[in-house]
Amino acid sequence: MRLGGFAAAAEELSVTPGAISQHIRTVEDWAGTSLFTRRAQGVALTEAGQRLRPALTAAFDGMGDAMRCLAALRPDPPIQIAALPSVAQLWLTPRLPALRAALAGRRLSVTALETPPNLRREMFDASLFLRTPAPGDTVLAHDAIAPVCTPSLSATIRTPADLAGHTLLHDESWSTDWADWAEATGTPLPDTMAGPRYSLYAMAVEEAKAGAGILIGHRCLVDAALRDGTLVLACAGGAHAGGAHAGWVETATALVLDMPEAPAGHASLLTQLVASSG
Amino acid sequence: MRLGGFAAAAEELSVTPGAISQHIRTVEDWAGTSLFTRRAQGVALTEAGQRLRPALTAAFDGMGDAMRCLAALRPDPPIQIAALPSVAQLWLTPRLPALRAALAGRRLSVTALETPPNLRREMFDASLFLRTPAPGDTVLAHDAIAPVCTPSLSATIRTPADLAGHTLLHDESWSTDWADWAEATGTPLPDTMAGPRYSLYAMAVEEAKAGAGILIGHRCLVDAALRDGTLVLACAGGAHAGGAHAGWVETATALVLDMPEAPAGHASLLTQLVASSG
DNA sequence: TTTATTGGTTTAGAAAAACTAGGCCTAGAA
DNA sequence: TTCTAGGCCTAGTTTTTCTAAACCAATAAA
Repeated sequence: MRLGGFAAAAEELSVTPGAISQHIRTVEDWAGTSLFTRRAQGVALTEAGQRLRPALTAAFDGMGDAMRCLAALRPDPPIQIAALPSVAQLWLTPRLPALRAALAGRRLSVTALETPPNLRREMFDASLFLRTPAPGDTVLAHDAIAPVCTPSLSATIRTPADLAGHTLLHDESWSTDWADWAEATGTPLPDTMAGPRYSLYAMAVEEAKAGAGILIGHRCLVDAALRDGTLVLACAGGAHAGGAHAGWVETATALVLDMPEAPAGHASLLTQLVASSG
Repeated sequence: MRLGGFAAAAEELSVTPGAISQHIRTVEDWAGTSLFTRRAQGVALTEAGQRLRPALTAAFDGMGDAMRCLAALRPDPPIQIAALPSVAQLWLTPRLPALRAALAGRRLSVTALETPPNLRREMFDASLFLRTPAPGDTVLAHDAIAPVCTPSLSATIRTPADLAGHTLLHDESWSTDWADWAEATGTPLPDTMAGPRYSLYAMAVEEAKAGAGILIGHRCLVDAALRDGTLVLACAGGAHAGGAHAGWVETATALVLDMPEAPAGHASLLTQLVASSG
């Protein structure tokens, strides 16, 4: 009901669509009504399904709360953080010592996840993801993109157009970044899709540091590398020079911190994360 | 947690105590805390268990509500009534035609249960049980007991003391009835435990109608038999004569109607039951 | 004291439930 | 047309759950 399809539900629960199908059928048989109308490319809720949804959501959320409550009972419960793999490695890792110190010996566990977990259902105390923020969300950093590379490679680039001759590094999940940046800055980039692709952004960053090419940098993720000088803006002195942030193109996404509202929320964690994000 | 012991929980769920024990152990292992302290004659909640209880109760109640909501979605949902076997047979049966008529074709299902179900968890629309009423309960009839038998047998009884010479019929679950009545009326009854015992009160009533002996009658259950004359008060003309209700001894229990508060409650059913109980 | 009785635990094995594989079907997209 | 996404179905396997039966401790009864 929540995910809008059996395939998506199967994915979330790590089972096959067939398993979901069988369960739904069992429930429908028990109820004596169909809850979903099967259409060729997906399912839709029947009227009965729509009526059932609130009660079912409440019940499952209640179970999630109870489980969280139960998990909180263990002696010295670890603080569990879910984060996008790239965020975990590039943003969180450098801030971990400070966070760990502030948490006074509490065990910390970081889980890398491709998609944000449902905090009402999964046992996380916080999640850190790059997404378009909604009103009320805790935004730790707004996202912006710009080409970055080693200082020596940067020296060979005078104007943004010079980028065209270099190897462009890509991340699989942000495949439109180069095109987005090129369009926003009006840079003529003939083949924005050429160059090696990496499924882990942190790997692409390592390659850029090794001088393998120009990476489209996400500000909050290459932050540390820029500060220690291993990476610099590729066209810092070019057409877009002017300020410290020349060349950065703001995106609609941001690094957002989510925390469950229910039992055992570690409100202090939020404070510490925000503090250490400066 | 609710029932105060694994054996009771096993009974309610129709499984063996071992199954309960294993589940609790699994949960405790997952949580890393013990929820119950095992004592020789039962279990007690640990502090952790007491803290968990509200969340868990809310979660299971929520699931119950969702299931009730789901059951209510079926086309023409049957009205399900739970009742003590004796109440079902002796009180409800004679009122069923009237009730059925009032319910305008809705299917009706009656389930006999030894113990009242948890209406928040089980799929019943109403339950009818003999128990001590709590404030706010819907009492359909107050209970009272008195010896009853066939008219011909009654003719041989002048004083309550005459009962001593007759066969006394007993119900297994109300084994103290005779002693209670004897004590309340000051009747000398040497051996209140002698005589045949029946596990179904309705069976004892049939035996009494057949003239097999004197039964301790519960007013709301032998009502129908008294009205059609197949049974009469055993010592109507004796020491306790005086009014229509001579010989009846009030008990602490009453016929109580319970209905779930949650979704799909058939408020009309209550009205009909109360109306037909007159 | 000895002997039930109550209530929980443990184990291996049996029973039941859930899941997967893989073929099938339909409707919309390329 | 052919391809793809999303569900359905069936048989068979895997996983989970439950039972049976022996065991143990503490209280109650003889």
